[in-house]
Amino acid sequence: MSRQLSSEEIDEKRTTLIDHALCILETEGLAALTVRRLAEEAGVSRQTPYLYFKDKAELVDAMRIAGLSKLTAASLEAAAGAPSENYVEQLRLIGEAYVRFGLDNPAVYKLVFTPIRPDEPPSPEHMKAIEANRAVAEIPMQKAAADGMLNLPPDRLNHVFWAALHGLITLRTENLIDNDETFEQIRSDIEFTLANGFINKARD
Amino acid sequence: MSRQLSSEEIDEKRTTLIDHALCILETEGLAALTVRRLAEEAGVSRQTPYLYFKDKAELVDAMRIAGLSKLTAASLEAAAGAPSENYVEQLRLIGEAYVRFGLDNPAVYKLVFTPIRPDEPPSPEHMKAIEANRAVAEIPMQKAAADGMLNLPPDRLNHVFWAALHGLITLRTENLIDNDETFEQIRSDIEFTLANGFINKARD
DNA sequence: TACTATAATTGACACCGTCAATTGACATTG
DNA sequence: CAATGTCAATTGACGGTGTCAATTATAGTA
Repeated sequence: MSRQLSSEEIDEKRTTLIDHALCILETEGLAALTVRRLAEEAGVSRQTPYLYFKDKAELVDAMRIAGLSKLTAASLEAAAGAPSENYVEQLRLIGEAYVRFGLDNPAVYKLVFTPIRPDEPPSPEHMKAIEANRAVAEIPMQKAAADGMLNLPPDRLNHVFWAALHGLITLRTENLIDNDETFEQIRSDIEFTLANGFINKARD
Repeated sequence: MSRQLSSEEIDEKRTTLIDHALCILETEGLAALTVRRLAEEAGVSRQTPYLYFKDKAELVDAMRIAGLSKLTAASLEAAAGAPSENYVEQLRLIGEAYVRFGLDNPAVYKLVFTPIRPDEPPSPEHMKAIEANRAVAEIPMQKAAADGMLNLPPDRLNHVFWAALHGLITLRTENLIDNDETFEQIRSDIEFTLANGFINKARD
């Protein structure tokens, strides 16, 4: 290990570090995610992570993108559970997978949707990863729109869908919605709202 | 100042510290909110805040409760802008004030709805302050329900309302919704959803 | 005026992110 | 094969953080 590392090797070391970091984050919380702790977990020395990430901020941003790609993969897999003609069921499955991911990985979910500073925009890669995630639901939405089933343009409905589910997950994982029962109630109420308010033919 | 301070004096010093802390938080961000920085801002010495809060965590929790009471006050004031018979307009005004507060005080808004650790529940006072805030909208909701205007129990509709607006504000202040135009669109779409999906007579 | 209770400050420590200097292991070259 | 050079990796050092413990300052009382 003295000559220059190949970019594959670098990528591999980066993803190893990212995975360890995500693990620490989810099991011990954000406060425990320190560069020194990560180094220890990965069995390297204090400063080694700085060879692969210029900052802690850059590390965390890479974690966001990795987390998002996991979320997107989960949604895609869920969508594959229904034929593409049945876009209503696909949407339901996507929403279900989205919520499940948020509840199962609360710390990662939170990180993924919390850029560094509120006033400055997220990194371009981060934004791109978010749009890729939203695109998963947009495809069946567009099919629904093409069939004349929506009262709104598909991207707008998708945004409403997203905002409602995001708010729901956030409030639940922060324990601001007290118990699982009311959570499930709100969840089904949101589904009901979208179906009744927007998807015309679903009312028949 | 040598004999024991009265509880009024203690309260006053506490609120002074809290106000300075909220100011630092909103103008310079969470990272700048350090105990030493707060002490400097308040013109006292390093350790003085610890005379009035056992922890930084306790200080921050007090900030949450103070922030929530400002939010609740803003919503109440907004609701007073319409007669109590006109609960539909009251709800609109409350939602508007809620969103405005979130956009105008993003850091405080975020803090207020972000308890310490996701797995453990928020402090009882914090939870009580949140319920007090939600109660503002529940009163007109209950009137609407009493008039048979709702398709759902008022508290359930209120939770959906809350989740949707919370998600919207969160995504916007994190700059995950790109511009003000799409933000306003989603906002009005949410209003539209609730009106069309749940409030029967609003469709006439 | 001397004493005492307590508000307020200062000293010290472990931990943090990170810059800079050092060490160590390999590939090349004479 | 030994010397050299290049980079990966480690260790040293610094300022900043939260916070415990010891100290100082101040005001009411005897």
